[in-house]
Amino acid sequence: MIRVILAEDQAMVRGALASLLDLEPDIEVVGEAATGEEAVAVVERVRPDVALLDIEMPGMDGIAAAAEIRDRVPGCRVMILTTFGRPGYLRRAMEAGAAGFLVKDSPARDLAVAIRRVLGGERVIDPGLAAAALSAGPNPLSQRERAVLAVAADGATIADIARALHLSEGTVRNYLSSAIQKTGARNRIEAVQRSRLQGWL
Amino acid sequence: MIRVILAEDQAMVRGALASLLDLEPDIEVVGEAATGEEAVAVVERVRPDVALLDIEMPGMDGIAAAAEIRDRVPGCRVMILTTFGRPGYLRRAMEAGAAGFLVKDSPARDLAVAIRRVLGGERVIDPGLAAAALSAGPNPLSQRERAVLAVAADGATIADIARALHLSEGTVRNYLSSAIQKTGARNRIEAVQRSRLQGWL
DNA sequence: CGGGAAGCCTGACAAATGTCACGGAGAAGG
DNA sequence: CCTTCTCCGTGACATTTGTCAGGCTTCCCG
Repeated sequence: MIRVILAEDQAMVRGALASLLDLEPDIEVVGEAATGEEAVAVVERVRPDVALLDIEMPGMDGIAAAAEIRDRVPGCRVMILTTFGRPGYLRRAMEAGAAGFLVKDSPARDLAVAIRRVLGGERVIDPGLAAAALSAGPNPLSQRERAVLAVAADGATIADIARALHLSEGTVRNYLSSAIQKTGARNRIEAVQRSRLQGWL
Repeated sequence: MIRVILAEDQAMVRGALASLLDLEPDIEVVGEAATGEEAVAVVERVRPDVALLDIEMPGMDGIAAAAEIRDRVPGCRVMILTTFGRPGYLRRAMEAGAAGFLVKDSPARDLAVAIRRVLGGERVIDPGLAAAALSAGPNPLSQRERAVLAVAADGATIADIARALHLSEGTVRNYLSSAIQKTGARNRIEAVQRSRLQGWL
């Protein structure tokens, strides 16, 4: 029996995935979580074979949870199951020690297959996505640029960002400007968009 | 037997929901669709008792599909199942003739219950959401303001918007400005954010 | 040790954005 | 008919944003 835990913030999707997996004769869902923190706690308690993590969760996200689980419970394989197949996500997931990376666009039947292969020691990654991640290259944004862009993303003015990050306004502008250059955008909105699309944010 | 069709663009979620519903002894999934257009076509062909529609789908969205289905196949009850419990979505869904409105945050077991109640003639709506929709009031943005804001949302400059909508730049500014006022925002980014949050966009 | 890179700042400038006051056309409604 | 509303446009204006060219530290790496 393959023992799996499921982390996903949308209760209905989580329940549906559980019922999907329970159909498989060799797979058993032994725990569920709605946040990254919960996922780590559940994994430590039930010691599953595989942890299936969504990325977009409130609080600690799935990638951070993956890293945490790898450190604390090395015997547990981590798979990421996410809505968005963004190159940066895949890259970060791999760095966090994930053994699999699936997008929710792929057919439902693939999930069980992927779990079995991961348990067999393989790394399972959407091939098209892997190519995109390689061709896109690494995240060009520095930490500061990312931080500034992240705050700008929800409508903050330069002054707001400066206050939030304890920087001078001029500095914020410079970071924003260089982020705009690096993403090839024409203004901050496009820069935010493109960064999100690449999974850099 | 309650005959249901499922429209949802993420194949894995769609498959999982199908397996969830198939667990119920009195419910049968008789069709699936990945877009609004497909959903309408499938409903016309298989004539289900209930159509369960996601809102966020490529092409025609779930709300537009709901309106279409109500016109073409009046006997079919329409339920919306969406990620985002935005007041404006609920309002529009009701106007499109939906009999139910569920968010994916609610527990998986609620789904089957809601389907049975809708089939019994009830209207099933998340009570908290209904209150929010009422207190939020109707969409204050005019058609033009919405259109301008929608184009601005993905990083377009004033000139871009003017070109896209065949308006003069000054006009675009005015609409954008009034949209900013009406949403109580401080710039277009905040205006876009708030409008999205309310489901006005 | 001497780059080079990142972080932080300044000041100055052009361009884009947001606001305001105003006018005309057409549709809706008293 | 007159009023009011939305839509579309103008022009002028203040503010914000984006760019550029510096300068100052610190830390890392060859």
